[in-house]
Parts: sequence; structure tokens; C-alpha cells
Amino acid sequence: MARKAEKPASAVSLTAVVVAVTDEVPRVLVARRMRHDLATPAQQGATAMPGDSPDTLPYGPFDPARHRTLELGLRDWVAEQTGLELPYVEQLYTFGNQYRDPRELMGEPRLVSVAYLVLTHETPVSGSGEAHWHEIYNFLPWEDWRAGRPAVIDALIRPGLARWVDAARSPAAKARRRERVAISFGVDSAGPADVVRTLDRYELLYEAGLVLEALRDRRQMARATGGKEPRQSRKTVETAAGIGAPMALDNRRILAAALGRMRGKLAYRPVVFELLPPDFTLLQLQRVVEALTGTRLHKQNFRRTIRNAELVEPVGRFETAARGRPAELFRFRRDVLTERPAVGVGLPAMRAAE
Amino acid sequence: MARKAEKPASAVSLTAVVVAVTDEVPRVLVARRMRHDLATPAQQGATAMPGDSPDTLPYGPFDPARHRTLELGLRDWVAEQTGLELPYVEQLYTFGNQYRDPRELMGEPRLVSVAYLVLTHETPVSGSGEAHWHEIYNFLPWEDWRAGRPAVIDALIRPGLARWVDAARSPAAKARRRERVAISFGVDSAGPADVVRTLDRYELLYEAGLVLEALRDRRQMARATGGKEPRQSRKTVETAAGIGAPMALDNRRILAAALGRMRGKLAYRPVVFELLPPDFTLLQLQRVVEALTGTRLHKQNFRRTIRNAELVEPVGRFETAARGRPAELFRFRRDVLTERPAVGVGLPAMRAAE
DNA sequence: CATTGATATGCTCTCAGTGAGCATAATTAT
DNA sequence: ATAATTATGCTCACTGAGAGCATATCAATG
Repeated sequence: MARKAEKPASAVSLTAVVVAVTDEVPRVLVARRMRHDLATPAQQGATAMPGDSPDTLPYGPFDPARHRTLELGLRDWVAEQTGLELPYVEQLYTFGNQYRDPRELMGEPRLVSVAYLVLTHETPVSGSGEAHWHEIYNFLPWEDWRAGRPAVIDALIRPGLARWVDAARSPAAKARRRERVAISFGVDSAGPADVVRTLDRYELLYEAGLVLEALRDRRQMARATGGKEPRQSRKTVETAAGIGAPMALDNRRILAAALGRMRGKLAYRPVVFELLPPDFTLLQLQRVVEALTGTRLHKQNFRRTIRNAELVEPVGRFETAARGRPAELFRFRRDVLTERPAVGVGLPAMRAAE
Repeated sequence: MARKAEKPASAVSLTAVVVAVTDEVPRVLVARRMRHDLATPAQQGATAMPGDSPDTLPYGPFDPARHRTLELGLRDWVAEQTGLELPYVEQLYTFGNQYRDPRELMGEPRLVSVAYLVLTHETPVSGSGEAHWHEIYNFLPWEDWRAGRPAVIDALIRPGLARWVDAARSPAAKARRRERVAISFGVDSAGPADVVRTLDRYELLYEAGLVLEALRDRRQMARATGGKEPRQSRKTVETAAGIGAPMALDNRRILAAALGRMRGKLAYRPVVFELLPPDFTLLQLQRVVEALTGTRLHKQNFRRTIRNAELVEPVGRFETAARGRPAELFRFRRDVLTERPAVGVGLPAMRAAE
């Protein structure tokens, strides 16, 4: 069994999704890059064209000689590239898809990428990399329902997915596609579907050719195999620009996975507090939760839930210089970790949508 | 930045945790590596001695030339070694710890291992590997609370952890250790702590030197660095046999992670049905859930929950040849997947333990 | 055939959590 | 002062879950 690999045909790299939330805007740390090394400045929004220099998540190779564990390796990379030192770090997923990296097509070892989620505060970036904070929902605009149903859904996603369903070869395949759409985006567009299903949604859009990376990868694959252009190219002309800002490699898939993981964790782990300053008002806390889940919450009930859970304790001071009545400042109660098995802030729409 | 690795110093392997539940007994597929010992009699716990041939999870190298994705590679390995073809597969975690593999100490590339969870039915194993089904709770005896608090907890774990806490160098370190114990195993031993925290518990036992792998790794590390024997070795004499049956490499850590993942998923995804035959009684369903969570559930309430959630529909037939009143047979309603965002069977003890 | 034992199934009562909304308090802007 | 704005307290209704009682339906046993 387990015959040994003659020569290691894959290399391990570490990729970080560094997240912060400031003023209700969740952001991720990215660096522009042309090729392997070059970086370009500037940011524009959701209209990048193929050939553009795509945004890249900070990453680096895993060097076993230097780092005892994967996580320590990642912490090192993040510190070096961003100056961040002691944030919350959690492994997300390991990606090893074919055609992930163009270099691989030239005979280099497959890049298996271990992705990590890093939660921190938005600080001026200091490290070696030309990193910048970008709004997460620029990359995943269909995930933000705080101002109602995102426009892209009716404008591009629903019709695009409908075409994709119709394009299925067999009736069985069509049914399967329809089911996947229903599961990921919901049947009616009344509310957000399961807010945690971010990865399903991105992968669906990818398969349906509605994000730029899909077209890019198909083109690349066609070129590599010397074959013809992918045949969907004609059908998806109108959305050729792709929905949301693209990223390099499979970085957007990783970002989608990270967002889903964060949302899921909110419900049963007090991870929000990693994103907040030590002292905060209950509304600030609520805004961060809303920013991450992409939904609005009932204010009074949110407060009640937090207080009942004894997640926070009053600092004794009050917010200064606000418009209305000053809000009391709270801090996270570390003790809850030892008191209760599962504590979180509760996700919206987790009950039956009836 | 991102300087390229001169030569890939790590290789990627795929490890499978193949789980099935038969007659209330959750089992995992393992292969004995060096020698062929007989299966240990049930439920003992602290029996294996160092030098034993350890159980190994099925694994194989990831070969990018052969497999398009990591998951496809794993499916191939599982099929080849066990004959299983189309089970439920889900990525668990990627492990890259130092001293994971002794070969690495001889200059071979670090083995980064991507672990997968595979759910299936217990079938006679057919593949190339000498695989066998082993009871999961033989490896993790402290996780099965169905017959009340496991004996190992009072006998070995509590005192062992207490010694570990006391052995902390500084008062601060002591407090941290105490907190970790409280979080993982709970403060009182009244009920099972968070049933999902299996990985925390294993890692705690590992760090405290209460599982055989910890002693083995320390010894190996000492030998490799030419150093002296680890200094905890005297303090942990009485538990030198280690709690639970050991496994090769970090396989037991992987198993613990798999169990936790399964338990967590039960609550919000209908994964149990992957482990059940197409038609089943509600009691069978309950028994599988109990087997996985390691707890007992209230029968009537469990039935009510399942029916209210419309997770199942009656087949129209009844169980034959049982002792009492025949139970109605049900099947999983696939439609729920498109109807509700999050459906599961509910975990016990997820509310405040007061 | 009646009885016992075992299992399946139905029902009630209670309580905690939560969704929704009304009401009041404390501040700043005009 | 008055309006606007934000924070905070409270009620009411509904749902799901925990616990237990009661009944139904079978096999085995005398």
C-alpha cells in the first residue's frame, strides 16, 4: 500500500485571509501582483478585465526547515508581509485544484495551498508586501444583504443561473443543477439563503461561468491543452466582465470559504471580539456581526441575547461624543469560555424559512 | 516577498477517516502496519504498550499528475484500498506538524497530510490494504458517555490533568492550563462537556503526556536531536501505558478531529443518513446519532424533533421480526435540502450547563 | 386465552429563547 | 425649548426542547 512518491510533485504554500471590520465595512488584506513578484498600485472596483493584475491574498511557501508547524509558518509570513503579530489564526481549507497556478502548467510542482483565516483590527500595513485593505463585498457583492437584496442577484445571477440550468445536457443533470441553485441561493429571493453557504454560492457561480476566474481558467486550460476556446464563451457574453471583482488564482474561492467559516463560527464561538477593540458599545458589536453576516439584526433583541448570554460586562464608562444618548462601554468576558460549552451571537435566518 | 522554494521540502499525502456505524458501534477503517496483532477486546482503554504495531489510517500520496483534485485523489485511494466507491467525502484538516513522521528526521521531505472524513456503511473490506474496522471509542474512550461518565476520566484523566496543571512553570501558565482543562473537559464532571470539542480534548491529553503518542514523539525527538530523555517521563510513570489505544503518526489526532467534525455537522446538516441504510426506523436513526455524539437522547423528544423537521417520510412498511411493537420504516426526505437552509438532528447539552 | 414484557407512538406541561414592537431615557443639533 | 437621535427597558406571542405519563401493538410464556 501507500507506495512512496518518487519525487514530490507538489509543494505546499500558505495563504492567509486577513480580515478586519472597520465602520461596518469588512475588509481583507490583498496585494496586487502582475506575475510572481511584481505588484501594482491602485484599486478599481468590480470591473476588471482579463489581463488585469488581479488582487492576491498574502501567501508564502511552507518551509519545514524553518517552521515547526503550518500555523507558525503562516504567522511568520503574515508578520513579515503585514506587520501583524498576534492575531487570531484558524485553518480554513486546503486547496489543490488543477490549473490553480499557471506555472504548474509549465511542469513545476503542483501548488497545494493551505488557507488560513486571520482575524485582526485594521491597522496601517507596515510589512514588506504592498498590501492594502479591500472591501470583502467588492469581491463577493451577492453576499451583502444589509441594504436589501443585492442588485446583482436579479440583474445577473438569477438569469445567469437560469441559463446554466437550462444548458444542462440531460433532464437529470438539469434537475441536479436546479437543486444546487435552490440550496445555494434559495428558491425565492425573499431573504438571504443560508448565510453560511458562501462557498457553495461562489462555486456555483464559477461553474456557471459567471465569475471572471471561470472564463480565465477555461481559456488557460484550452491554451495549455492546445485545444479550442471553451464553448460556453458565446453564451456568457453579456456577463463577460464577471460578477464582483476577480482575484488571482483561486483566491476568491478561498475568500468565500473564509467568509462562510466566519459566519458559521459566530453562532457558537465568540470570534467577533477578535475584530473589536477591547472596549466597545453594544451597537458596535452588533454592527460588526451585521457586517460579517451581511444582514440586519433587531437591535433590542440583539442586546438582550448578548446580555443574557453574559458574553460581556460593563466597563463602567460611556462612549463620548456621539449624537444621541451615550452608549455604555462593554468588554468581552473571557470567563464565558470556561462556563458554557458553546457561546455565540446567533445568526439570522437559521430557522425554517416559512 | 514570496520567495520561491528552491526545492519542495514537503510532500502531500492524503489520509482518510472512513467511518461507519453498525449496531450502535461507530467504527473506523484502519490498517495494521508492521505486525498483525489481534483486535483488542472492547472498551478497556489503557492497555497498549510502546513497541506495539500501531494502527494506521488508510492513506496515500497525492499525485498531481494522476488526480485533478485532492478529493479525487483521496477517493481513488479509498477505492483502491478498501473497495468503497461512492461515499460521502469531506475535507477535515491539514496537518503539518514537526516530528509527524520519523522518516522526516532522516532528511526526507516533510509530510503534509490532508485529512478527509468519509462516511459510509460497514462493508466487508475488499481492497489491497489489510484494512479492518475498529471501534472508534477504543481509540478515544473518554468520548463515549452513553453508559455514564467513562471510567478513564476519574481514574486517569482528571488526576493526570491535575498533575499537568500543577507542573506549570509560572502562575500565569498554570491559570492558562487550568482554563484549557475547564474548556475542554468542563469544570465539573457532571455531564459531557461540549461534545464537539474532541480535538481540544485529544490535544490536551497529548500535551499532558497522557496518550502514548506524546511519549513516543518526545522520545523520538530526543533521539533525533541527540538530547536527553524528556523530563516529564518521570512524572507520568503511572500512565505510561497511555489512555486509549494509540495510533501511528498523528492519526489519532486526525481521528479526534474527524469525530468532532461529525458531531458538529449533525446539528445543522443531515449527515447521519449517509451512515444509515435507505430505509430505517426512528430508533435506528436515534442510535446512530447517540453513537456519534456519545450520549443518550430522550426518545420521544428525538422522534418529535425529527418529524417536526420533516427530515424523513414514511416508507409505508414496518420493521419485521422485532421484539415489541413493529416500528415504522422511514426514509430520508431529500427535499429538505432545498426547503430549509440548515437542518440537522440536534446535539445534546448544547445549552448552558447550569 | 390471558398475562407479561418490550417496544413504538401519542400527548401534555413547562420553560427558555427569540422575533416583533411599544415605551422611555439621555444626549446633541437647531 | 423643541426636534432629532440614539440607548435602553419591557411586554407579548410563539416555538422548540426537556421531561414524563399514557396508550398501542407486537412476541413470548404460562
